[in-house]
Amino acid sequence: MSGLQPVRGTHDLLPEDSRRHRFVEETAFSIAKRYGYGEIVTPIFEFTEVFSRTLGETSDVVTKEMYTFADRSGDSITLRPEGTAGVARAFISGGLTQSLPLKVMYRGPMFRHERPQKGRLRQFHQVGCELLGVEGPQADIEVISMAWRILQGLGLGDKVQLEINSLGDAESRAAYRSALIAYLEPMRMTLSEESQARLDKNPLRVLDSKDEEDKRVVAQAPVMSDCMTPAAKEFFDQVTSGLTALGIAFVINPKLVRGLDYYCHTAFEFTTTALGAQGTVLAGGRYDGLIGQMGGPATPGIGWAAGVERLAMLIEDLPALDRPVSLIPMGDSVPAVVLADRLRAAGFTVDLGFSGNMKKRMARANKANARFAVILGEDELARNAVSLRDLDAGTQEEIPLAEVERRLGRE
RNA sequence: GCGGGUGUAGCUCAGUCGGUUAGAGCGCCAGGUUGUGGUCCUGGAUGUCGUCGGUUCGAAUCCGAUCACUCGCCCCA
Repeated sequence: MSGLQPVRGTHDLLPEDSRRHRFVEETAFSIAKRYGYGEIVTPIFEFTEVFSRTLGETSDVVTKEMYTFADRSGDSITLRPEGTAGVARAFISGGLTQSLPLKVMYRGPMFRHERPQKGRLRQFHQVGCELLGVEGPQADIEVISMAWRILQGLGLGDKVQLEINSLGDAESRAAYRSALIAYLEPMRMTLSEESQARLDKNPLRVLDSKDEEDKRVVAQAPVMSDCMTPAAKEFFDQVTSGLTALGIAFVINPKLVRGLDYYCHTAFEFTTTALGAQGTVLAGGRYDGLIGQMGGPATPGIGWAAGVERLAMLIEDLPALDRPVSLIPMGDSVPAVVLADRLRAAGFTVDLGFSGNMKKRMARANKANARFAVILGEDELARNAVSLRDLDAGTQEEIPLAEVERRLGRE
């Protein structure tokens, strides 16, 4: 409500932050390109039902986290809380069903009305990928290994851990669900309040409760693998042995689950301990039921999404900025403007301040981390020359004006 | 949405029992050097003490509300 403040949970990305975000996104995209993924850009808002139908009317995201409003024509519009639903909608409505397998990457802002915390904002950014139309476990392996390569490319290889689990196929899932309910129901009263609610709404969620008493109860609970069909087991084995063959370390976490019904088989998360409770940095899974559920032709799919803010916070060393050439005009500024233009056209990064005496401009050059300063003094210009100062070495010499590019390029 | 913590200069923070002119370091600006930075020396400027209200002779300090941030829960990237 109040005046000149950003809306709660939103943030400006100043150039320094923006550079970190850019690095995350560009690293992800350039690596994904090698796997054959192209970018898809879907709208930042959709009709509300795109999300309510895919995420389920009862999920937390839908019931309490969506930014939903009526537009001027009265349609219910929602700012996207995640990326998959929009891609799936585009797949169906855009006639992409003819071009399988489809490999796409996306990036951009997502919106959830939650209590902000470090690494959790109301407007946040994700990069993600979706691979549609591949039934076999090779797809799972490719998508996970691509995520791993991207995290390595970001220099986070030893800061994250891969956890993986199988949710089985529909048959396994149904069997497991009833086994779990059969186990938990008699102990209902010993569970925490939250878990009692989960037991009704989403029994699998009881598994990853953080309540100590719940953990004790859950420790003895049946596990998914007991209920998996041979086919589902085989699928998971192929995924894990593929990862092993690629040398990707992982931990099987039988308590790793997904809330929504269309998820099946592989579920995975890359986590870190460096971000407190917001430890999940990249998460994904297989969703063979989604496209069909949305009204499209039954199409298998798998994908993941990564939180750009969370990744950006983990990165220590950004690639260095180009070191500029600083131009320092003494009297008339026009020769410097002309030389700056010439150098920029030739591809150099040029720093040219708008005011200040020489001392100030030298200090500015130093702060900009310039390697060279080109001093355009009246005396030198009269001779058609400039002074070239090497700011690292502290040496300086006079060179012909026409040779500036050549001298700078040579270093 | 629920529970805890914090809010003082651009940044990191100090500020005693409520007491008169609110401090430090870093950064910033100026000078030492009329055309020479990074080191050094000297000087300078910072501020609705988050906001609104209350208690009091007097509030950065105590109380209430509110906003923001932060930690945890729920959930998730």
